[in-house]
Amino acid sequence: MERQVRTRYAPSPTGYMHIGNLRTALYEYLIAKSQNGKFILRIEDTDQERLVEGAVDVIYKTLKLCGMQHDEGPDVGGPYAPYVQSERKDTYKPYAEELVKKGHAYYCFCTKERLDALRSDAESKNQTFMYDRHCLNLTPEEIEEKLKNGEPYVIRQKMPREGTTTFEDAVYGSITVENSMLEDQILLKSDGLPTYNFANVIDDHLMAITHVVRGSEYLSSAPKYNLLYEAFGWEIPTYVHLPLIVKPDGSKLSKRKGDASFEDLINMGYLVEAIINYIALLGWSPDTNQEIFSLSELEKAFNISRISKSPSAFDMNKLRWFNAEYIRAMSLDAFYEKALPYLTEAITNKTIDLKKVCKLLQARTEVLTEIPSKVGFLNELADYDLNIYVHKKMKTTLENSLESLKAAVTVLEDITTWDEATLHEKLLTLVEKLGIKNGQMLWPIRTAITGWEVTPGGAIEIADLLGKEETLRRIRIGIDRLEKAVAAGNA
RNA sequence: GGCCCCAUGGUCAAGAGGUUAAGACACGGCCCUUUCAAGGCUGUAACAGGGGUUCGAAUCCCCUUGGGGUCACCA
Repeated sequence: MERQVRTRYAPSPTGYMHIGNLRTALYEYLIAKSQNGKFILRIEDTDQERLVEGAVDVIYKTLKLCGMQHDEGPDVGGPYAPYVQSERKDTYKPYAEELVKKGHAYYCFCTKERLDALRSDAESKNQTFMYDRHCLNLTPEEIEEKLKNGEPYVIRQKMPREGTTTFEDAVYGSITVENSMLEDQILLKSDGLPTYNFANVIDDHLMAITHVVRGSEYLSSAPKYNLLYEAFGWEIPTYVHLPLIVKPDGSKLSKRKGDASFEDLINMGYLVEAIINYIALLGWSPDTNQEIFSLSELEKAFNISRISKSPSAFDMNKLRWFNAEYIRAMSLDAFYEKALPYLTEAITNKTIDLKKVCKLLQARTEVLTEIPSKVGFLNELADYDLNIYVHKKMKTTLENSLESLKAAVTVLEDITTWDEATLHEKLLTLVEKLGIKNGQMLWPIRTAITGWEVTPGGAIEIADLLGKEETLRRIRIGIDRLEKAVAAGNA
């Protein structure tokens, strides 16, 4: 029987979920779910100096929001608990000591100062620094002595000096490096906690992780991990290294440079589903031309073999398109619910039917945050440039706009049932009677009642929204202003 | 700089020896139309360069160039 697929998302709690991280989580989730496997959350907090308050909550919240529920983790428990590395601190040291006994690791008492000196020395000579294995030459007695004296120490992995190490990656294939390039990396820090490089191997093994998924920035350290598995005699997991997500200019996404985090995107008005859909396609492609995927569709379609190797640029423009697609695909009620917070903030005119506004807005909204800028005219009629009335394509001028508005008023005044259907019928009948083009009537009306050159919705929808009284009031203002302008123009 | 990885339009990408080199975003045009959108149709645009291998190369190999990653008691 095949081993059950188990992937783990192992973030360090920095309080910031950047897009690359989120995509890694997504792919781990998809790899597991596409094969009926388990998705595990493990918190890698072995760096005590970088702990951030509340950061773990950000991780829980994001996974939940995205619908990527983990099967095991600190909050939900599981057979391999605990799932927080700082709570597992005692499990690592014995493994490190086992490696020392087997001759794959050794104690190192070098001070930070000595290391720094070595490093800057190498730097000044323009050489690459690599630990000089100073402590490898210590005799067992010396080591015993130092340990007894309580001297601080770390445990280093002893790399082979000759030969090469090869490992297989599910997306990058076979990769070989010279062992002489491998540094004797630290496995156990002087504070007794493991480094990521060590903890990660131990935990992945203990937690029976079958697919180790991570960004390609770990590609060059993978041989070291491989050596560790071999030293322990453990089964090597399937490595799945993911291509980086970069900025349009090709550089790496970073918090420091203010690149948008998942949370930022949400605040910018992007929908969770659209973000997930978009990043799923950054580095992976389905074997069909389908572009719109729900999470559960992704779970079915995802396949490791279709992950690409080259880095992909995060394109806001395309995300925007996905977002617009998701917005348009929503039911009116669903859109209303999403839009409501933006609407209530932007529309102070309480007589406006927000549901109707949504109907106009839905196809015209790409991101939620742009809603307020589209509806201001509903609150009040601002002063506007009369030249808006003059529209070549609509064949309107100040004069015929004035005519149309005057004619419209007489018709509108008589309407008792103020709704779109009635407005449509009466106004178009009037157009026919006057023998003019639709635009010559409707453009001036829309202009008069909005004062804007561009609005969501046309004359009829907006008149309906504003109500009879306000519509007539605004039209009369238009008539008044146009009369003065025309008179002045003729004088 | 050493080592590793990558290379198809501006961007995401399909392609795994023989294709008119898909599709999507963006951009342009046309249609629809009471503005703007949405929708429909349509156009511009790519195999980084050079050598091989082969009857035949975007696909395989090598070199060059370009880009990226990594070289911590960080993950």
